[in-house]
Amino acid sequence: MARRRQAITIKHVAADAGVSLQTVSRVINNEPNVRPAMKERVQSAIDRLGYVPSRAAQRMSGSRSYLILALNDRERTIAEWRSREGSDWVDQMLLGGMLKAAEHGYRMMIELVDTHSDHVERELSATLAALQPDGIILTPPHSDNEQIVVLLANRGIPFVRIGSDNLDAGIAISMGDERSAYTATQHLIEAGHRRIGLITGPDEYRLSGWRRTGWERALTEHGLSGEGLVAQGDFSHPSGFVAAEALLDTDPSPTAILASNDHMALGALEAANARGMQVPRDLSLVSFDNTPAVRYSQPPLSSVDQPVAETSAKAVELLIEAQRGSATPPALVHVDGRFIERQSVAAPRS
Amino acid sequence: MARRRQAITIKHVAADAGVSLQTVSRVINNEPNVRPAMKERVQSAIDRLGYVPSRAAQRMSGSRSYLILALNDRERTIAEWRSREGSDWVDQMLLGGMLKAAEHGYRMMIELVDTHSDHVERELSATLAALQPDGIILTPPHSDNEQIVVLLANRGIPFVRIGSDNLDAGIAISMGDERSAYTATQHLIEAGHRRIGLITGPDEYRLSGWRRTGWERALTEHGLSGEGLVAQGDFSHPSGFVAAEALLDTDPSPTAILASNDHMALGALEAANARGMQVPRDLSLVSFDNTPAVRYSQPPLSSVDQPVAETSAKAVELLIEAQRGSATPPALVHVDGRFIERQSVAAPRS
DNA sequence: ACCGTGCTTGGGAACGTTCACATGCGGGAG
DNA sequence: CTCCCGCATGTGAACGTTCCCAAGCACGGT
Repeated sequence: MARRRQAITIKHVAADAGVSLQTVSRVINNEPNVRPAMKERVQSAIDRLGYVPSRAAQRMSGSRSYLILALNDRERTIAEWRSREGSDWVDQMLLGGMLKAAEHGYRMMIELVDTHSDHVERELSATLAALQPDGIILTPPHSDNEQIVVLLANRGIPFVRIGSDNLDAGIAISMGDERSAYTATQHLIEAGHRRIGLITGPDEYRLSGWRRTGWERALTEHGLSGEGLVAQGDFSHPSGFVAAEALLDTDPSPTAILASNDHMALGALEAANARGMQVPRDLSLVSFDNTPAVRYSQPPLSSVDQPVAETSAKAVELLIEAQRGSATPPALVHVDGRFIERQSVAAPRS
Repeated sequence: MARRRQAITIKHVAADAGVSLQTVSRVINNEPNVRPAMKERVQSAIDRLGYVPSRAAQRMSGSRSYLILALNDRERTIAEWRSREGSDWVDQMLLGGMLKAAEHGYRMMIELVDTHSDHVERELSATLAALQPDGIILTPPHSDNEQIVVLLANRGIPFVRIGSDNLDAGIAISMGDERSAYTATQHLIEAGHRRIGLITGPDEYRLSGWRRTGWERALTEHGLSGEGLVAQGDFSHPSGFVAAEALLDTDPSPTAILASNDHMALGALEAANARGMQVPRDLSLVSFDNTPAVRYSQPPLSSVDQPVAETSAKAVELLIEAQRGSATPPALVHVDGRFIERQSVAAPRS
């Protein structure tokens, strides 16, 4: 049954077109200095035979691998998957990245990496050696992991740091977290809130810091204080529940809460409901990510939509561009979140 | 800056350990007939140098690629991503598959394929030629696409058909759709419903048929009829809205609806709310997939949880096993959904 | 003592592609 | 008319690994 027929190689094409291997190679790679007539002859042979170059062989002989690797945090990704809360971030990364990569004949693959582990370097080195990707996309919290960044820089592998503003090496794409948090907080202030709590994420995520800074700036500019109104979670639903309880136990308690992501906001919503409070009547709630679930919660939550798919597509594009030129100068690209207003904000009860 | 240092190859290891390339290769691949002392010597050289074999080179020399490809329907996957409704199915596939693959040194990658297109064959052939995966996972509706199946069988590439019961070729994993639909429908009947509508999926998905059959069987066994109570959607939220409107416009209208997936169920929920009906008071609702969003909808929906991650892990495992033996005998594996009861079912109003 | 057998190790070719270099050809400058 | 240069094409080596086969060795049976 398994007829395992021989694959079509560049040799067959060369023979069919009556030219040398090298010429076929030139046509495949769209190199200059091939006469149009010749190019057409070879191309028609390629089409006729249905030839497609083997990525493995191309990579072997010193060319590209046409592979872009997206490094995601293992622990968090698995936790999100396992919790069945949905991994909108990963979805959108894949969507944007895969489609853009495909446009250029590249492919994108997710790789899970332990940030915490002290052998990140060994783990990543092994992956690089095995797969030899043409480019790497770093997602938080990897984007600012010094070990990873230094390793990639030393190896000369182009990489993009999503959610970073660091210009030391590689290309950084900042997602405007500080500004978005400012906007969201301002929205709450404009609704009349004076005591606005914050459920922040883990410190290792720089975006936690930025979002906090944005929240603080908005408060300060309006002469308000956030002292004692910060609780920390780990981006998970349960941690949001616990953090919200802590905030609601303060006296006087906040009339609004900004959560650093939707999972925690939904946990906070649950905590509020558990003590008989209604959102937004008794508590206003705003968060980040614009996850599918917050459209269906009761009430639907206002949330900051991060253009993850677009960012990921941009990252892939930059990496592919980096293949052409020799050096990849550090650069910073800005992208902005968008506040989506739903029904989780109301004026505080007087 | 980009010091692009030479990678460590098998040659360096061989030199370091003072043995031939072949011996190192044997150790890497854990082949028999290597003396323990020798094996240890080589292994320590490998560890010392941090050597990891290049997948590209391995693949080149006729060995494995250590790559498993999961074929997803392009149109539907993109539609789901774009709609921002979440792609729980893809998430769970990746989770189960990637982790299991990683256990064995394999990697899993998603590839989007157009089922409808008349050049599926060419498209898939190109992918196979470029990537030379060791195994393929077919997801609906590809699982029963004759063109794809025949192509893979001819090429002798092991493949698993998720959501299929076809024994012609490859390994099929059936997810017990008929039985799950039967259970869900029975649940509605036991709650007192007599007129139970069905929002079915596209015909090209065999699971649409199975779910419908299960629904019919439950009705028939209880002396009920589903005539005129079927509306078809395309698995999207809006299509569920439209289908529900059609069902609710019948007279007498159904008091309960079984939707073939959660997205459509949420659309139906919206349609019910739009005409002032409350779920479950005025309409009971049950669906498939147990997506994150249905936990947060008002009310939370009862839904059939499909063990997608486990199935995907199983598929990867079977494919890796298939590498060992020469022939892959067709086989059928069964997996079962689990009905998760929430608050979307009540007795019909009399 | 002789021979075959099975285990362990090594040597060279092969995989499919690109790289570096060589060759042939035509055309413009001197 | 000659020389040199650039374009178009070809040739052989190289990439890193495994496959195929041979060689060496120890062991047991005759």
